[in-house]
Amino acid sequence: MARWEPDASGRLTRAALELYAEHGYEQTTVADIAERAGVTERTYFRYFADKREVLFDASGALQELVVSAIASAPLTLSPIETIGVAMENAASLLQERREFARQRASVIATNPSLQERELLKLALLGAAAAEALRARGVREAAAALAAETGVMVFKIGFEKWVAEEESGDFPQHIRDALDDLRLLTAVT
Amino acid sequence: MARWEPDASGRLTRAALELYAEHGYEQTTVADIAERAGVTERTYFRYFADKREVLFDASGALQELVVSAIASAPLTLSPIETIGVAMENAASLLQERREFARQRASVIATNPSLQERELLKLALLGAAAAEALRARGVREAAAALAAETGVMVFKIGFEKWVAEEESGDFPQHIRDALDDLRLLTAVT
DNA sequence: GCTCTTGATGTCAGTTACTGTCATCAGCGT
DNA sequence: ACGCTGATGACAGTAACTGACATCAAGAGC
Repeated sequence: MARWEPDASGRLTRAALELYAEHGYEQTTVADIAERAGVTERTYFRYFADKREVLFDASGALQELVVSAIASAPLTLSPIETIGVAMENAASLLQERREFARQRASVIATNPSLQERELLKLALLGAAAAEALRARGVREAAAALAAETGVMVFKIGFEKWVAEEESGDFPQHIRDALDDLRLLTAVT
Repeated sequence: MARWEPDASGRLTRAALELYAEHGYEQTTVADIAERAGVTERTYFRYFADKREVLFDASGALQELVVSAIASAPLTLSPIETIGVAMENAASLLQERREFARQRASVIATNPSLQERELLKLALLGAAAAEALRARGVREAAAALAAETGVMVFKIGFEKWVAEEESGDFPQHIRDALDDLRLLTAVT
């Protein structure tokens, strides 16, 4: 524990990601994480609600980014275009932490209960995005549908981006997915 | 406990739904459920993997229905049309158990960890649907996107259907959502 | 310099979800 | 009758999580 990372929250996050990656999520106990971070188990639960939440600390910031991107988008954009721009912003943020995002994703991929939490966070992101669209005057049905569509292309774009060997362009994957969707839903 | 429901699995499901609805999910212990069903706690875990799974017993049947609907759909249908038909089939199945579905949904709505499990089951449904589309020759990108779109309209349609006072038409809600999506994504 | 407060942490006891292991017991074929 | 098998009970154990209280360091005000 040390000068280079003085706050307990950061040390816990780092310790958890390391241990989950090294020994597996199920094989790691909260006591293990707390010990590596130099605190007690009880303190862990003062920072994070449960054993999984330590991997999802950043989801709040992502959600705020999406909401403010929607709020500040030009009103000339359609709901889908608005949500597309917002999701591209979110993608750019993740892209800045590519290695962290990849390692985190690989841990989550190994455990269904972590996947559940990820899905819940995405659902909350969608709900917040829908709310932000409504605040712009988008009617209820369109807001929910556009927001869920945004989450969907974000998810699919993310999977493509993470799977790449070389560091590709995450926002571009989102644009691609939206274009594919337009083709799929186009009336023939 | 009695002749009308001789198998332990059915009694456990019934007991769990009752207790979750009456006293809340968190206030109910697995021991409570087992006791009402006339078995021990250990036996509960022989039938269901965890405390939540008892509410998701039917998800396997739903998934099989969707997969077989995709497999048996006319090859003239587009991927989106195929997935739409499959989801309408799933909706019809749920509609036959409307009261059960509504009560179950209201319990799930009260608890985030139950929502997580529901989201996971929907994700698994989407993955199975994508696989079924690929088996029809749909290329990877389109299969994933179409399957996720199907799950999305199913989810949105379900929320609308459950929210209704009178018993509406669930499959129709799915068609409506897909139509709305076509309008949203249409290039202007 | 000295309290006094406040926020963060440690300690400890307790509940409950979940698992492994073995004993029991009823039904069923031979 | 005998043994086999599948379902269940009984029991011990681990680990996630919570509530209550003690401690302790740092800063505010005097």
